Amino acid sequence: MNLSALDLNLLVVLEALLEERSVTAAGKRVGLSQPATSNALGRLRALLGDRLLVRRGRALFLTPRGEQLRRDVRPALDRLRAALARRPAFDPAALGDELRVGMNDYAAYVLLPRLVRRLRARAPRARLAVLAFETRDAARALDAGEVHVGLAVEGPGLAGLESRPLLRDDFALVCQPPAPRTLRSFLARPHLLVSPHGGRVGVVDRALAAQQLERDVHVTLPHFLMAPHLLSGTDLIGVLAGAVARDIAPALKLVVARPPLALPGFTLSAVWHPRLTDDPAHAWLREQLAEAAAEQQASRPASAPARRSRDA
DNA sequence: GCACGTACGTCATGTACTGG
DNA sequence: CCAGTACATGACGTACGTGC
Repeated sequence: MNLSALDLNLLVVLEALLEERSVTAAGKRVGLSQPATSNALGRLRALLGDRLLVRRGRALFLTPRGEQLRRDVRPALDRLRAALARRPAFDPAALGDELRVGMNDYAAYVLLPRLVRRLRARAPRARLAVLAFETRDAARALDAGEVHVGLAVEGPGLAGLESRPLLRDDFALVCQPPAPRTLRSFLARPHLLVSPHGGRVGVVDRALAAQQLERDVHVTLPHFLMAPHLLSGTDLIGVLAGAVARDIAPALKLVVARPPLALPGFTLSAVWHPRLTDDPAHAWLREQLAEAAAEQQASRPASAPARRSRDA
């Protein structure tokens, strides 16, 4: 039969009717008045094409179909009740799923080592899959379930998704010494821009445009971690995410300085599909990300450049 | 956002039956 | 025969989905 024609509540009434063999008693049991129960019985009779309960004198008797349903409906409803009631306590140690986390190389650099350590220690059976992820494609990847949680900087493309801020970072100027100290000398140099899609407009270009200025971008690339290596041994200047600049540049004999113009910092957030918000495993994974990010923020060197330049 | 139809509830009452 | 009990039915109200 077509289940869409059936109101599940009707089955609950049916169960009570078949066990109580009384419309009044069945109604009391399921919280309906006698007429409502009688009406439900009428609908069941029409739906199943059988009278189910037949009155003789004062008592109601089950028809053969009623007897058969009495045997079958109760166990079926009990299974349904158990399925709906089941909400086992979440135990990360027992988590054997694959956790798919999307991120770019910057997010991987600042968060992944700590995240992996936490997962190995707390959920040793879980498998982690790190996937390429970008804000522009976030909604599609999350809708499709390709990625369970993504790391992204706030921006268009995240509408309708849930998010939780993880960490803040700033921008630092990186180049071969000496670093330009004025905006004029900054603009005189050729620039490198990290741009996921090859566009030539980034945070620096927007800040310059506000002052009717522009810079000369000679190289764009999509990888944050590769950028310092390209600056090494060239006259190029890069304005890079602070965490990457401060960690990698010194080993390459590059200088890290405050950019000579005011730049807003940025927030890296965890983003996910709202259908996963209440999932215990997903909530736990988000918590691990948040705690890994908190550790990262706490470990930031005190000598980090200020978020705003001296010119601001 | 509103009008309309449908489903389903309650209340009041009808009907069938039993037992004193 | 009549009071009591139990199910069925009609009138009406409300919630909700649907189409404009």
